[in-house]
Parts: sequence; C-alpha cells; structure tokens
Amino acid sequence: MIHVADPLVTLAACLAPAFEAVAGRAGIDPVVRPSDRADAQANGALALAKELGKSPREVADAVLVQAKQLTGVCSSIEVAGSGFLNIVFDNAFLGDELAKVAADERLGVSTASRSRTVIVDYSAPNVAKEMHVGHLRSTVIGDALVRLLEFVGHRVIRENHIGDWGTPFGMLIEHLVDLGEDEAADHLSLGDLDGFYKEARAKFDASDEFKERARARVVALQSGDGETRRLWRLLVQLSTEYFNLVYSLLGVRLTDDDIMGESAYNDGLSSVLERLGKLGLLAESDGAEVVFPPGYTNRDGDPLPLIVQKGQGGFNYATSDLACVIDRIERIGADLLLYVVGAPQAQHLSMVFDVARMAGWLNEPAEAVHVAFGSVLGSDRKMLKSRSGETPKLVELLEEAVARAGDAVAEKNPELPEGDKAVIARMLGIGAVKYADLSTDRIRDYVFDWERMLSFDGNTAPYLQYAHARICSIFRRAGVDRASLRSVTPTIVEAQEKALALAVLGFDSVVADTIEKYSPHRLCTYLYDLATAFTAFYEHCPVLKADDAVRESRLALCDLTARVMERGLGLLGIDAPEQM
RNA sequence: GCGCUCGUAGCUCAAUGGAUAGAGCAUUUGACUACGGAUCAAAAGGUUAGGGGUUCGAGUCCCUUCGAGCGCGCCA
Repeated sequence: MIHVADPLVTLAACLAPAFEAVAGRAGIDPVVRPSDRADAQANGALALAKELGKSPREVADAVLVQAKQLTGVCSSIEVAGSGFLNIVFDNAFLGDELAKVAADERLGVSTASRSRTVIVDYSAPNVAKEMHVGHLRSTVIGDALVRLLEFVGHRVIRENHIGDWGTPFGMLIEHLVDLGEDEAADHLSLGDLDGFYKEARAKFDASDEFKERARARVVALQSGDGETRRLWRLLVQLSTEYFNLVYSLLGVRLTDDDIMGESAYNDGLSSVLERLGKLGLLAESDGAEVVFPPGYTNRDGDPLPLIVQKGQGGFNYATSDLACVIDRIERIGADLLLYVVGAPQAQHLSMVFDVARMAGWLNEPAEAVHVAFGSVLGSDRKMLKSRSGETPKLVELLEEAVARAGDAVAEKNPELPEGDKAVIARMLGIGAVKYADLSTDRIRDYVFDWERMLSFDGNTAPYLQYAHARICSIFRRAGVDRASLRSVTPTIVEAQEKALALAVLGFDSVVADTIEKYSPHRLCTYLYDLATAFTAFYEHCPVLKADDAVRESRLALCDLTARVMERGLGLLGIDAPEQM
C-alpha cells in the first residue's frame, strides 16, 4: 500500500527531531498548524521557551539550525513574530505527493492503525409510527459514520434499534384486529402510520372495553401467544416495508438485515436482572428493582436510580438497553458502541453506560459513545412544524426536496433528457437535505431552510456537486481519458495550484479527524474549502487553453480534485452527478 | 431546585490553546461575449452574552452571572 501523509504531518515528523535536539529530550510536539502567512507554521518554540529558560525566538532560531533535513520538503523556513516558524513547502515535493495520491485508489487516506468492531446504532424509528425529522438526523449522521468507519477499515455493524415492543402494542394489535388485516395492511402500506397509531390511541382513551382488550393483548404478546405474535409480526413487517421505502429514497444503507429491534433483547432481560443481583448492585425502591449509579440526583437531591424492573414486575427500556450492551460486547465482540441518538437522552444513556461499567460488562478497551445531536428547528427557531402545526412527515419532506431540486434543474439545464433530470433531481434534493443536516456541528440545533440548503452558492450540497460536475465537463471537452492522468506528476507553479494541492493532500487528515470526533461537519467544511480552492484555481489557471505540459498537469489536478470531491461526498452518503 | 447542552457579523454557520476570530447569505462596489455566469474580485460588517481566573498566548480550559433549549422513578 502506498502511504501518503498530509504535508503537515510529514512536516511535523521532520521537525520533531530538531525540536527534540534543542530541548534535549524526546516527546516534543512541534505544533504544526495551517497558516495564513505561509503554507504552515510550527508553534512549538513558544511552549518550549519557558522550560529552556530562553526566549521563544532563541528557541525557534536553534530549531532552525537543527532542521536541515527539511530540504526536499520545504523551500523556505523562517522565524517570525514572537517565535513562530513559518514554512513554505517545496513545489516539487507537493507534486510528488500528488502523484502518489493520484496513483492510490484510496486517494491517500490511510486505514486505521487498529481495526475495531464498531456497532453503529442509528435511525431507530417506531413500528406503527411515522418517521419524522428526528429520525432524519439519526439516520443521516449514522449512515455517514458507517461509511467513514468502513472506509478506514473498521468492522462495522449497523443496528437499527426499532421500537417494536412495549405496552402500546396491545392497543395497536387490537386496532388491527378491529380493522381486519387487509384493511390495516392497506392503511399502513399507504404510509399512514400516524393515522393508524392515533386511531388506536383514541379508542384506548375513549373505551374501557378496548383498554381492557389492549391490556390483555399485551399479556398475550409477552407470554408468546401464537396468534398474537403473528399479528405483531404483521405490524412490524408492514412498518419495516414502509421504512425501507424511506431508506431507499434517502439512499442510506440500512436493510432488514440491520434490524435489531427492542424485542430482540427480550430473552436477555431476566438475565440482566439476575446478573445485577449477583453482583450486589440491585436495590429496591418503591417496589422497583433499581441500580443507583453514583453522581445522579433527582429534583429533591436524592440519588437517582436506573429502574431495571418496574414495581409491577415488567422490564423497561433501561433493562433492554443493558441487555443490548451485553449482546453487543459479549456476543458480537464489539469494542466500540456508537449511539446516534438525540441529545435529550444524554442522561439516560450516561446512566446505562455507568451501570454497564459497574457491572463489568463495559470494560476498556471497549467503549460506548453517545453521538448526540440537536433538534431541527423552523425559521422561528422552534421545533420544526408543518403549516398545519404537525411534525412533518419525513417522506413528504424528502419528496418536496426532490421536487424543488427538479424545478431548479429544469430551469438551469433544460437540455437534459427527462430521465436524467429525474435522477439528478433526486441526487440534488436528497443531497441538499443530507448536507444541511451534516454540515453543522451535530450537537447544536440547526435551522431548516429550503432556500439555503438548495442554493447553488455557499456551503451547500448543490454547490459542491456543481463544482464536481464542472470538472467533469472539462474532461468531456478535453476528450481525455481520466485514468491516463493518474500517472502524471503535476507541476505546481501558481499560488492557486499550490493551494489546491494542499487541499487535496489534506484529505487523509480530515477523514481521520472527522472519525475521531464523530463529526461529519468537519468533512463538509473541508469539501467546501476544496471547492473554493478549486474555483480560485480554475479562475486563474487556464486548463484547456494551456500548452501541452501545463495542460496535462492541470488536468491531473482537476482529476484529483473531482475524485476527492466525489469520494468525500460519497463518504457522507451524497451522490455527485457528472452533469446537472 | 439540580444536571446537561448551547450563546461568535443583521441572518445561517466555521475556527486541534497559537499571530490580525474566518466563510456563505443579505448589503455596497467592481470585472468579463464567459475552458459550465450555477462565475470571480473587493468593501463594509465583531467588546466571541457579561465578569473574574489559569497560561508566554483563551472564542476554546476553570469559576461565576445572565439568557435559551432539554432532562430529572417505573414512557422509549
């Protein structure tokens, strides 16, 4: 495998010995950062000055004297300001690095030093309930993380923890019985899941007789009654068929094989209780079996319990979540559990993880991480609502995105064949929605705005897709085989070429950084910067009009940019059409 | 009441403890019969909510006040 490092990483490795020689000890970080005054800067001298009892500039000067092995990597290195080292990369070095990336299927992205078995728990819609924007965030962020983690070589297991169990299923099954199976199937296959749920709920609230039947049905379901189980499976099946339609429209990789609903852990629930009991972690509180993880208090300042068995004897979601941890670690052998779940559940998950650690189920190096995200807001900065005041259905939102993108494509590029138009509209519309969701720090709430996300200007999917399509158009005009450009060593001359080269070479680092923080927005920001660097290059550096050698070099840069853009968008789950 | 998260330009958002806090919208000005104008350049716009502290250096770390959102025993 060809390993190509980010020039900043190479530089840091080259500078470290010089810093260590000056410091007289190992383990010095040169603190290499991007710079707006040079290609890079090393700030390590400032931190070292106090330790050595010298001024930062003296230290920087000393490092400079030691740093002779930088020839071939840098063309200039100088001390500036209060002790910064400003570094300019050698153009030939950058060209060689680009050639390595061009020859690499992975575009220079290295695989993880330690491959882990990662569970990504995401999407998690509820059976017989509509998918809404909350599921959008979990699904889109989770899907991007899956793609990123797989790309760097982890064993990734997708788990869709659907809500397919619990007391509501009594009323849902009784409602299904009332309607008749065929009628209910029609109802649900139309995607009117909320209607079905609401009708059941209304009957439950209005009729004592229905309420009684629903309760009896829950008991029958939990005791494994055959006919009840069959009806339950029918409900689950109708719902998952509907989910699959949404996933397909959305272009995420979840399938029925990834479903691990709450019901899947039923058999492990009593064992959770038993094991906690044996460990002496259980306490009895108001008739319930609970665990008190330290550090949590309720309104009255009393210790807050995690309830693992209700006063009535039933289990709840905490029990199921613990069974789930056990399953993932003991059966699957996972060492990283990612929960792509909304921020409001932070305390619950934190308590579950703490209890799992207390019980010894979740030990180093295995870890569980809550990949939390904020809410989707309307322009009023309140939870997004449709005009009628309801939570918008996810499918309708996606369909509107595709329709709006279709209008834009029809307007901007009327010559496209109808069939292509529909395909491209879907890529643009879905891409826009996903990118809007992924491009801001996930922990914050974000404002949903059709016009902004579908704009061809600014940090949006259509802008990035356009940058990519524009490059593809250059190749059509040039009539070159893109693959033939991949053995070319680009010649870096102009400042815009160099800026683009540095952007391309930074792909490896940004992928690693994105994964380390579980923050897809870092990759988004990078791709936007790449597109910006490309347009500056494209503006200043003629490609097709240039002389042969320069033309080939610039075409190679174009090819690399397009490949990084397409791969980067692909890691986010976003398509990059060649025309739009 | 306690806890968690957030607070950055008019708006929407960036910014591994590093120099002068960056983009995009919107605003103003300019370039060019255009290698896809779905373009580019420039200007203007900031007490990083307030106050203290740590540090050579703080939007970033700590404390505190204010504001917003969310959570806090048998729903998931």
